[in-house]
Amino acid sequence: MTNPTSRVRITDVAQTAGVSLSTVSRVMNGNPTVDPDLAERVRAVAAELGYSANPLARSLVLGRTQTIAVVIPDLANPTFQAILHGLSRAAAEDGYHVLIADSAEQVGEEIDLVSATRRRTDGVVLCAPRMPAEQLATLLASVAPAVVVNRPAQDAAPTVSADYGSAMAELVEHVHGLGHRHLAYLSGVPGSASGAARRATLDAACATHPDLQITEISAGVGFDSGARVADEVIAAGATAALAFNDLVAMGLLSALAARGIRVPDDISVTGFDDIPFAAYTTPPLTTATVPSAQLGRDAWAAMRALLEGASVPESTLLIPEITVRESTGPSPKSR
Amino acid sequence: MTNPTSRVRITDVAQTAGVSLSTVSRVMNGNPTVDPDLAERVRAVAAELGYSANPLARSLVLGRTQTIAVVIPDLANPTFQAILHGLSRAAAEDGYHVLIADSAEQVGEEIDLVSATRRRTDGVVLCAPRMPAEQLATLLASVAPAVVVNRPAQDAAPTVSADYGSAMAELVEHVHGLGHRHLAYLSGVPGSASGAARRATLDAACATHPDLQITEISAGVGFDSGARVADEVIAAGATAALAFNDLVAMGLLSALAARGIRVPDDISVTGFDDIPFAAYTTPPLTTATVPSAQLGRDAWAAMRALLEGASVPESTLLIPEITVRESTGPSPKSR
DNA sequence: CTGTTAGCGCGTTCAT
DNA sequence: ATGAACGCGCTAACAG
Repeated sequence: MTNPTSRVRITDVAQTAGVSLSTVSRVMNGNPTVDPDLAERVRAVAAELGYSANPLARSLVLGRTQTIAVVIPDLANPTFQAILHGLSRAAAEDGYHVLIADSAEQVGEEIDLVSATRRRTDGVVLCAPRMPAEQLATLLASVAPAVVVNRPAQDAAPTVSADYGSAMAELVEHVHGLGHRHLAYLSGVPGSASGAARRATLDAACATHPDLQITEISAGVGFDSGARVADEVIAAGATAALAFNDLVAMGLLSALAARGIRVPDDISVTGFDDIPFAAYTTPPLTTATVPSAQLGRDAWAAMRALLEGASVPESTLLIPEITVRESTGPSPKSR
Repeated sequence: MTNPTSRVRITDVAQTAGVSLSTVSRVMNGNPTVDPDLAERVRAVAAELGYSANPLARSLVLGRTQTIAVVIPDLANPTFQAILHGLSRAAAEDGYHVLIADSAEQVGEEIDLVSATRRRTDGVVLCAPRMPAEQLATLLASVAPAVVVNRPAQDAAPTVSADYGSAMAELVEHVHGLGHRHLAYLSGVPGSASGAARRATLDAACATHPDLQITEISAGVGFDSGARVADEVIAAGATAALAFNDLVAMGLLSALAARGIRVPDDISVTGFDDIPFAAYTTPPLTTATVPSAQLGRDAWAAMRALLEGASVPESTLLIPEITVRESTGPSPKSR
């Protein structure tokens, strides 16, 4: 019946109401320069016919779609899921729709993807941790308005980030305070912005604590990579392992358990992000609590300001706190 | 420079190429009735100017947007995340975009949400486990083409589902085979389609196995609900608990551990869905492996058939297999 | 084979 | 306060 393909148009309303289509348009858009009685009649007809303006035609003439694009590298990653979740709900509350684009970690095709989605939307929120900085800068200029999540954008766009460096520093202080002097750092994928922040923090920590030794082990960002490097971690002789994120930590935890190595008695393990499952590992994971959903909401707030506001919003930086659970304990060597 | 708001239009290309705009249109759309040399010249100009057709204008005239809407109840739920993930990538491979709408479990507003998103897209994939069946039927008629996930739709739309009933039956057989005779079923939210399937299976199992007793405990769909009913599960005296999904099982596992109750020695626990974390709980969770990403891919395949194909696609039913891990073991009473 | 014309459905001047 | 006419950018039917 009310098939969306054969929907009632503004002219139908105009005809059955006996007015011109511009009057209907005015009424539907709340233009006050319409006789109240007439307006009421038009509204009645519109309601009866179940009319509402075609968003596509509206978008074309108004130049805005009430939709934004969100580009993320991997929809299977809990952190990006949380960002998307927070963003999506916040945007919906303001009457905006969300077009989602999963770049599938294809850094090379990210630019085209962003440009393509941008053309069907009013702006784009970009999570592209591994895109080279120069490419990012030129891309941002061409797709403005844009908001960048979790990486610097040197004024090319407002930024919404969590401070991965400071949280990493707290994690290091935490295990250092527990007597650990030899740490293993399970790095993520090369080239990521938050990875660089962690790395810088680690270097700074070594400078601050001359007694600290850090062995970097190249891992990845998923369960498997954490499990895969377990033997390397053991061989390194570190008493604490700092994983790139919670997934890597969980993989490591699992592999250590399989080898009969006790956590935290034999080795301490930390994660990063505090995904919902981090509290349910064995032992529960000590990690940095990154407020990802809030990051999403903030990203929307910035985008909204760009879209509807006059001024460019401030970039925001959320400071994650660390959540100490049971995967970290005193160093076995200090006892 | 190449700002998306001041983009090059088809008329620009036509002018600088010295041809009419319809020729440009033909070339861009691969219409073969154009002189090859002319076509080449137009392509060159288009490339030089960085032209590509405005998708909005195209959508308006063609009546299709190359975009579909996906409506899900909760973007924070791993199962829906997996469906969205599979669907999104599959659609992208076919050049389609995905508009995502999180209904935030607001069953009442689902209808308007679906209708609204449908108008900006070519079709909608609907995950609405709790919408009343009559509402669903009329809604589907009004928003066709539509594909429904994980619930029957009585020919109002093609359906893509996992067989929650058969998987639940296997789970019951599994624990029954382990000697369990008194089970606790932690039901999810009332009114869900897959919940009804589980419930029906349980009734059937009781008929098949007269020695089987099942206590239904009203829980929910998240961690907290599993933890919340732990005492109820214990008080019921069941030797095995079948949780509505993995999240509920994980919450239960956690609460049982806190009470010093051993799994599976004192009580066996099963989940449902086999989310990525189910393999990392303590003990690893016995569960029904629902291929959610595949469900998403199938949903796209059905939608694509609806959009581009001539015939209405068959509804599909995936049969989940159960994955036995370590959260289930022999009944303590049978030893 | 190419150009001219007419819409797609709507918002918005510009007259009245 | 209202209606007629124009244009958003593009595709398609119609001439030539």
